[in-house]
Amino acid sequence: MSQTWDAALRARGYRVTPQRQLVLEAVTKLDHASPEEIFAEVHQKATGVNVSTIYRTLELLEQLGLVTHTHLGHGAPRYHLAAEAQHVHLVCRDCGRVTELAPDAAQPLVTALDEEHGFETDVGHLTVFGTCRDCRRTRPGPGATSA
Amino acid sequence: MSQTWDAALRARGYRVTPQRQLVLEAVTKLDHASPEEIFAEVHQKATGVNVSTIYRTLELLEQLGLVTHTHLGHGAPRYHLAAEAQHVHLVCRDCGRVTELAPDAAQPLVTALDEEHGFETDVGHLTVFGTCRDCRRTRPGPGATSA
DNA sequence: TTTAGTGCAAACACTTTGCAAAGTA
DNA sequence: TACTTTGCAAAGTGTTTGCACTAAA
Repeated sequence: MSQTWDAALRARGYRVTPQRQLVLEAVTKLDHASPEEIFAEVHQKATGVNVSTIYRTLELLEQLGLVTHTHLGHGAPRYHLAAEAQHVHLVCRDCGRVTELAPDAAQPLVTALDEEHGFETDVGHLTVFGTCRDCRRTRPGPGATSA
Repeated sequence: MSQTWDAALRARGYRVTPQRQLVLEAVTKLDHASPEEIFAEVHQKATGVNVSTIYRTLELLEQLGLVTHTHLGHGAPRYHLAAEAQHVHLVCRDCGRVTELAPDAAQPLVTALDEEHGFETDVGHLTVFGTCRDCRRTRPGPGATSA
């Protein structure tokens, strides 16, 4: 589980470049980071690298199945290693905290959607918005009390 | 359930304008449309209306609790009437089709997240990505067959 | 050497802003 | 009339593209 990535590139005729390595490292280190964050990280180690390279590389790495992305709300997509276990994201609307959950948390939903709608859920991209435990304590929350 | 919206505006000191009515009508008619689609719809009926007005109006209507938005993947946010029953979105990665489901489809998930993580799910914003029945038929799908 | 990858700058899509003119109350 | 809302045009984000140069194989 060390440098298989460069084999993955070469195997498909792509070249191994420092930029690609840096991007992959940044994705690994940051975990669900946005392209901009990845850029910042890479830029720190190699000032010359351009944003467009970040985007192009992310696209390539995703295509190769090395990384994936999810959408955590408004902003930019978030990238993480595909090798990492799939996980469900819990995003708190109040504090913005992102929690990762084992995919089986969604199992009942997945099963229900499959059986009732023939829909095959992509669990790795499942993001649930709401209010986390801490924020619910702090303020009653929109779901508990209504008008 | 007819023109309560104009009362909602006036009650808060906002003015009732044709633009606002048109935007609300477009949101109602189109259902989970992007700002651009709403713009197109409004523009058809009143050529003079500007995009910026669409954005400003959507923001206002959302703030007033008349409409809400969700993110259905990459693109622009999607707006729909808040008055409409909450629903879960199923988005097919292949054909892009969006299916609306009654929120109780997610009930087991909601309960599990609440009990196990103290997380209060915002069901109305829940979007599930995956492959729909038709597309699964057409092509094996990434979940069924692997390498 | 050959061909793929990169930096750069310009182009893009989407959204926001300032301001003067127009419209609601 | 007084003050909100709009249209317009320009400025901002975040992302993509064309092209000549650089570098991997």
